[in-house]
Amino acid sequence: MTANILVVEDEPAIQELIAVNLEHAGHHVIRTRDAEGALQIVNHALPDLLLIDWMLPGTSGVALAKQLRHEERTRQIPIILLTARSSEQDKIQGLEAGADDYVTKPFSPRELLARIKAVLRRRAPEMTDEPVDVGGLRLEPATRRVFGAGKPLQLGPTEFRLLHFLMTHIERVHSRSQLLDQVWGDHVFVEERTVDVHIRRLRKSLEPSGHDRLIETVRGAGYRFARV
Amino acid sequence: MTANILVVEDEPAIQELIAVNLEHAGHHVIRTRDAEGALQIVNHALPDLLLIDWMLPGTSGVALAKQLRHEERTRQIPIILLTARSSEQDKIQGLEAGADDYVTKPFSPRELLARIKAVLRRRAPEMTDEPVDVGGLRLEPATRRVFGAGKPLQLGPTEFRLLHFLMTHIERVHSRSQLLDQVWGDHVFVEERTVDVHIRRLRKSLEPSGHDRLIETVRGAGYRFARV
DNA sequence: CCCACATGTAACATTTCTGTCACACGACCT
DNA sequence: AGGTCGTGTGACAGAAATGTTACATGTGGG
Repeated sequence: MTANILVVEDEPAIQELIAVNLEHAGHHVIRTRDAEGALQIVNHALPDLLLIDWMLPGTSGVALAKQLRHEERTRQIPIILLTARSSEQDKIQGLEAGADDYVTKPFSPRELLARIKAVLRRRAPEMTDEPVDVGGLRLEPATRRVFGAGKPLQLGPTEFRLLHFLMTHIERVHSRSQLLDQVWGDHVFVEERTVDVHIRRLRKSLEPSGHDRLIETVRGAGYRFARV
Repeated sequence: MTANILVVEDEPAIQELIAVNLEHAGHHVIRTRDAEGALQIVNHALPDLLLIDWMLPGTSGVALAKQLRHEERTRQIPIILLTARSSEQDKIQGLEAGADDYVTKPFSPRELLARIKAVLRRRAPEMTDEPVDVGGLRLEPATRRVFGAGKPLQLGPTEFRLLHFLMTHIERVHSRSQLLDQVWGDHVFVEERTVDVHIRRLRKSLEPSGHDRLIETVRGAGYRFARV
């Protein structure tokens, strides 16, 4: 469960602490130090969750939360407030402002991550677990198994994701770049040739059942999974 | 999705109203009027969900919730709090007490049922008190015992819950995060690596009968209980 | 208060996976 | 044929995931 999280925090040390922890948990972190920056970023691309410090230079975190709740585009983005004070009054104001949760500083990274997880779960629909059958190959996300001609095949994690993507996008040719985005993720920085190597490994893994030829090379374009 | 629901409510009229609605929806309702009664019932048989009124004679609903969260046996039972007040303050205390959700009186039956459904959905199905037999292993929730090849095995509490969950969800791969949610509970803040250690302990406990190999590691994904 | 047990973490060991290279091979063009 | 480009292939070192052990803490019972 990875997400794009916008951290609005003016104190560099705390911002860094948070970012490190969130990224360690696999989240993608975008940072800004005040409400203005937050609004600008949000207008550009909606994050999955906002982590807002209560005290900000200029517009306060609570005010920012309220404002985001008022606009249609941003109304549904979960918000977690960070507050240094533990006053009940603040908590009330925070929840009234529309925050989904709040975390009191000092907080443990674990606690922060747990809250984020809980908040995200409330809005995240489950990803598709449906098995895929193509050309005699069967891939089951739930059990994380692949069968070729009835026999189980052994794939590594990346091979599995790659095959899953290809099998759910039959016939179409995917460039290395597209595959990197879809299988590795938007933000990763790896050589395009890496895709070749994994295609090679995947083919090798599919070889025992003879299904390796289902993955076709389209010279100058990329790779494709054939129907038959 | 039907469940055993313990309703802790001192006002007879409201208790009746709730019970009628829940039963109409197919749930089995157990009733009590105070915290003491609730604890007694819980000690006898664990319900699938607790519906607790905020205001109770004697021990308050919040205190009861906290107490249940504190004990190993009852930690994972979902709790929904009923409150007559709409104060945000209550909301906060309720969430801090470990409630999964809360409903403000007066509430519509539809709303109550919706919340119950939502809370129950987070919990995996099939975790009943029925004995489970898989691959020569037998687990009896009622007696809290496990037999491997006919001989009794000795497991710790967490090992038992973990094995129970795995045995009732054969073949499927569970991420560490999912296992934490299902075996430890939603609200617990522990490291994911803790799962590994308990898997290790569980395997060791199953070793005497050779059933330790039934628990498979799926690299990059999590763990699974094999069929055979 | 002491003891046995259970639990969560840290630390270290081991295995597996990944990304890159360097080079081989084959396709395509002139 | 020769040359160029794109892809296949095998090797390898670093990174990541998991196994394993040890330890500190907490808890409940004698």
